[in-house]
Formats: sequence, C-alpha cells, structure tokens
Amino acid sequence: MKIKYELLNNDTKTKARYGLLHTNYGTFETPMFMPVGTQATVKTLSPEEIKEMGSGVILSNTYHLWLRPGEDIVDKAGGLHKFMNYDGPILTDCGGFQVFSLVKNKKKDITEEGVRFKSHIDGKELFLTPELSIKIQNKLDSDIAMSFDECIPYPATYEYAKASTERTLRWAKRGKDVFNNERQSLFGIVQGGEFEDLRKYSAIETVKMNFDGYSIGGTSVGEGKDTMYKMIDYAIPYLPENKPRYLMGVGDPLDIIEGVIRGVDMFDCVLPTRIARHGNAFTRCGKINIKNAKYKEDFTPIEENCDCYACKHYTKAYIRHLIVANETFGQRLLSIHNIRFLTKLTEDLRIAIKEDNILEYKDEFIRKYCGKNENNK
RNA sequence: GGAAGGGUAGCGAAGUGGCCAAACGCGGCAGACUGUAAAUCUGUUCCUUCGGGUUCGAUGGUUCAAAUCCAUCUCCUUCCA
Repeated sequence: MKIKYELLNNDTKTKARYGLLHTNYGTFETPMFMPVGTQATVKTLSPEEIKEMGSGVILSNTYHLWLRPGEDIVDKAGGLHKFMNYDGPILTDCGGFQVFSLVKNKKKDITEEGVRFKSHIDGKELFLTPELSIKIQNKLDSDIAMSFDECIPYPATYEYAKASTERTLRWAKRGKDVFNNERQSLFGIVQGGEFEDLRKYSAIETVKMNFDGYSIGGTSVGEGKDTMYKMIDYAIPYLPENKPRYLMGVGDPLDIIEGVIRGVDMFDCVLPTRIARHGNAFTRCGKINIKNAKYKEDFTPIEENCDCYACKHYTKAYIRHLIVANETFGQRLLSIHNIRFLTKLTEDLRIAIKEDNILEYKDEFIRKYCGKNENNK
C-alpha cells in the first residue's frame, strides 16, 4: 500500500501541522524524526532499540546497498525489512547524494543520462541513472523510495542551479515512469538552490507529477541557517496539504523546530548517531562533549529527566570512560540518547502544535539550549 | 671481570655540529560534524608577563655555535666469561 498522510491539526500562528502517516507497518504521528541506517543498520543499534526510542521510519541507502551487498541479495533475503529484521517503515534515499560526492569531473561525468563516478570501495567505474536508482529501490522493497536528484552544492551560480533543477525534474519524471512496486511509495524532491523562483518552479513542477510525498532537498550543505530556512519557505506554499513533506538531511534540534514551524512533517539526519560516535550528546541545555575532563567524576546521567535507556542506567563518568577507551558500548549509549532526544523533541512539538503554542515552545527551547550555563559555555 | 649497544618532551621513537623547542606516533586537552566513503577530521600539547627563558642521563670540556664532538661518572640492554 502507498503511504497516506492524514492532516489532523494546523497550528494557527505558524505553518506547523500535526498529522498521521499511515504506512505498511502501522500509523505514525508527524512531525517525526527518522534515524539514518545507511547500510541497512542504524550504526551501533538494533532494530528493537530503535523502536524503543519512538522512531518509526528509518532510512537506508540505495547507493550503499547497490554496491554492497547488492539489491539482488536483499531481494533474495525477502526484501530489506526481512534482511535487516526491521518491521517498521523504511525509506531509501536515492543515492544521488553519495554519487555526486564521488564524481571526478563535474562537467564530463554528470550528463543528462546520469552520473559517472568511481566506487568508494574498489574504484570501479559506475554509472547511476534515475531509472536504475528507482529499479534498485523497487527491488530493495523499502516503503518509501526517493527520486534521483542532484543535491546542488552551495554556493552555486543561478545558472548552475537552474540547469540542475531542471535536470532533476526530468530525472524525477524518468524515475516515475519506470517505477514499479505496488507496496512502495515514491517521493519527489524539490531543488532550486537558494533561489526563490527556482524553488517555486521546482516545487510546482514536481507536484504536477503527483508523487506520494514531497521532500525539500539541497539544504544543510553549508548555506547557513537563515538561507536554509528561506529555502524551506520558498517551497512549502506550493506543496499539497494532503501529502507528507520531508526535509532531507536536517537534524539539528533548532533546525527541526524551524522546519516544523514552516510546515515540514519528516526529518532525517546522521547527526544524532554520528556525533554520538564522536562523543557528543544533545541536551536541553545545549550539546555537550562527554570526553571533556569535567565529566570525569560526573556521576549524573546525561540528562536528569531523560527517559532513554542510557540516562536511566548510566552516568556521564561511565559513558565518558567508554568513549575515551573507544568502547562501542559508549557509542551505542550516546546514539540511544541522541535519537531519543530528537524523537522526544518531535513528540513535544506535536503536543505544542495540538495545544497551539509552538512559538512559545520554541522560545523556551532556545532559551535553554542556547543559554549560558555550565553545559554550554 | 670483558665486549657491544643505548639513555631525546607524559610514553614510544626520529634527529648525530648551525635550517632544533627538537619530525612522527601514542597519550593529554579542546573543537568540528545536518539525505553517513565519518568509531572520522582539525587544532593544541616544556615554561612564559609573548620580549623571552630553560631543555635532549649527569658533570666538565672543544667550538663563533653542541641533542649531535671529547672526557669522566651514572643507569639500562644484549653477548662472552
């Protein structure tokens, strides 16, 4: 079955909205945060743990699974859900984001037909097209497939952004034409760089193709927060109310709040798991680096009132020790906490929307998160 | 008792007359990370009032100049008795 979005509540002062996402694996509330599990695993975590944190959808990646183990093996395993033992909704990213980072010569290797690049594993020359990306995703049998797009780098000239945006539209059409999986939904991706007219154009033209959901891509590529928020603002008015909206790659807590206020329903980001592996934890009072010497003898949890497994059972001193000693359990505990932090944030935001006080929630959150205190000097 | 090699910053280890406050690695202290080529990357790590000051087992010497050459002492490792 295709994904279905049900809009339940509109905030009166902002574009924030509360809704439900009906999927093959149950119904989930939005706005939601989706952890990233590129290689068919959310690094260091088991599917049970991911569910326990209140995550619904998780991401996986077309490029990575195409190269290893190969979509045929996933198919033989019975599809991605069976392969990785995750009985929740899975979204596969199209692989464009990865592939574009691997091209040698932009002018020569990015063509109308597709993208030529070298495998990061063995250097083998490969060619990925919109059709191939969709066919691989059809075979992986994720719940949501993404159209093959170019994530325009920042900064880009207007001319480059325009040409790229138009090509992404043609690629979206080509992908949609070969798409063939009844259980799977397909999302279109709005590009356009930082340019208002291109964002508008991209949104309108993408929506014309009637996808199951729409995402805003090409953000958080070094453009600065204000520019990023504008990119969202430029596109949202042209996206239909009855389809889910997904802001790709965004997961900084402040950005999630700003995105929700602008009308976004879904977010994904590697940030919670990556910074966890590097020893950092989100807290209501800002991000902390648990490796800091000041936590050596801190026998309190990462956050006093957090309901995550890590905070319920372990101290900063212990987790610090694990991270410093390069023990994977430390990375896992911080990953659990950070994902829970973001899923809890979206839970709070959903309540705030329903209670019609999301702006107050935002002010209060920022006051603590960016305020001067011992966690955030 | 004899022979050989060696003692360099918290640790390991380069350097064997000036370009040496001394490579590099580890450890320490910080920082970055936004559709994961990321258990990664970056900075910093003798003291300093930023002018400079004091270092390369110890002491003395040679030299304009010594971690680097010489002498003595001391400690360590290996081998022979």
